[in-house]
Amino acid sequence: MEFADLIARGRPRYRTATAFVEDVLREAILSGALAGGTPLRQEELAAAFDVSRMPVREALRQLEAQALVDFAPHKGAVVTEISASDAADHYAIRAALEPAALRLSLPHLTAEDLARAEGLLAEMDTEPDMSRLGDLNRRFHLVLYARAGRPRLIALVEQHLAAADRYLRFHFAALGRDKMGQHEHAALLAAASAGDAGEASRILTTHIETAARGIEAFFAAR
Amino acid sequence: MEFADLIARGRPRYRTATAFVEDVLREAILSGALAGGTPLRQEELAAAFDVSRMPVREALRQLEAQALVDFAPHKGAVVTEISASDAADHYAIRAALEPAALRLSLPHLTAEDLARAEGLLAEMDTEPDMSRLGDLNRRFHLVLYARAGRPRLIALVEQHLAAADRYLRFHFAALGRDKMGQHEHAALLAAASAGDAGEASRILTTHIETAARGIEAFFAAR
DNA sequence: CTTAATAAAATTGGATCCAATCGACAATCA
DNA sequence: TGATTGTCGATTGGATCCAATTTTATTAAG
Repeated sequence: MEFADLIARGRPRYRTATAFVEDVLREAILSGALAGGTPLRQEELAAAFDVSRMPVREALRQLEAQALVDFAPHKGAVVTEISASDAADHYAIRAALEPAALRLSLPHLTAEDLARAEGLLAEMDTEPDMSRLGDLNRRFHLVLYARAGRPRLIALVEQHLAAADRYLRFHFAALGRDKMGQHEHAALLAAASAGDAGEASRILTTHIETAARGIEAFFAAR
Repeated sequence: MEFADLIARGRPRYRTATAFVEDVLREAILSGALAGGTPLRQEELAAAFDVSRMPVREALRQLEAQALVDFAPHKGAVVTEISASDAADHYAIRAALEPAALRLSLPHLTAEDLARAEGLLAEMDTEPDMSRLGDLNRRFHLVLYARAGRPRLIALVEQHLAAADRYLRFHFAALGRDKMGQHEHAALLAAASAGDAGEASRILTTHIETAARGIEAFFAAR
């Protein structure tokens, strides 16, 4: 368990132990530190987090509802497996939700929003660490959607953007670092700045479908 | 608490008490038996379900992840409020997800699927009970999406269809019983039977947006 | 009479303990 | 030899108990 060091450090920031355990576990799963199929023994986790089994159980329940772990009665929790079809599932959801969020948000984007998005794009060009790159990518997308004024929709998008991060490494391997959609990101930002919702939405759809196809190709190859 | 009678009856069907509590609470919230804003005291629920507080807590955690209750540390759980903006949020998600699911599913629909959908439509014409009507409506929609081959997408659609049921009574009040989209349902089914994905998707989008506007109008009026 | 401080009650968060269930391995029988 | 059954260990599900926090009631001061 190599995330043991993360544990002691972040501890006092949280109000409740359950929230602490939940956040660390989610991050570990989404980043790939906990691979798909890993069984999550309650007692083991409780010892690692230095809490009792109860906050672990509640955290696992919430992660189950977020489709990050599979629960079987009296069998326990297992990190959900990643697969080509699971990736296709997540990307189909993204392809449906994100253009909708963008269309709602775009008319209300401010100059500061666009500047922030541009800044994030620039950071992405020089960021070597993949996990941080995934974070920057998420934030870039979310900045563009944030003005949609639909908190549930945004929360869903955020959740599936994070889930897509589990496949980022495959995306990398399939398409290579520089091909990772920076052109599309720039074009998307340009269309958004011009206020062209139709064009922006088209680019975004293509962007997501391209990523999905890259991951599919990777799985097909191996 | 008028769902106390539901409790003892369904008890032995469930493998775990947590699943039992979770399902009954979700049904109660979605059907409106538990109104928005209702505080959910753990001990009270535990007594009503005749279990300890722990399965109640785990169930509430999962309902929180499903956005059916709001949790505040040391304050407890409250049934999430319904509102015009919340309805708009849910319907924006539906409008994004369901046409996508339909397009994926439509080419794989079988004659039996379409017959089942038609049967559900016929049942809806004569069903007086609103809660059953909501159930029939959900099943009609889901039959059309079920062949999409994207379990996560379908699960999301199912969740938000159920959430929309919380607003069904408003939809009723605003548009009246017969105007509740049976024309659109029939047209949707016809387009699906003809294999016309574009037309079916257009009708579905209109259908959802019409419902959303009806609910919005209801909230605006009162 | 209002407001601030404080003490008591109610409620949730967390820990420990016990019971129920599942998996593996061994023993028995066909 | 193979299948079935039974027992034991491991692990989770559930109950009870204690601690921490919030809220409410009370009291005192302005």
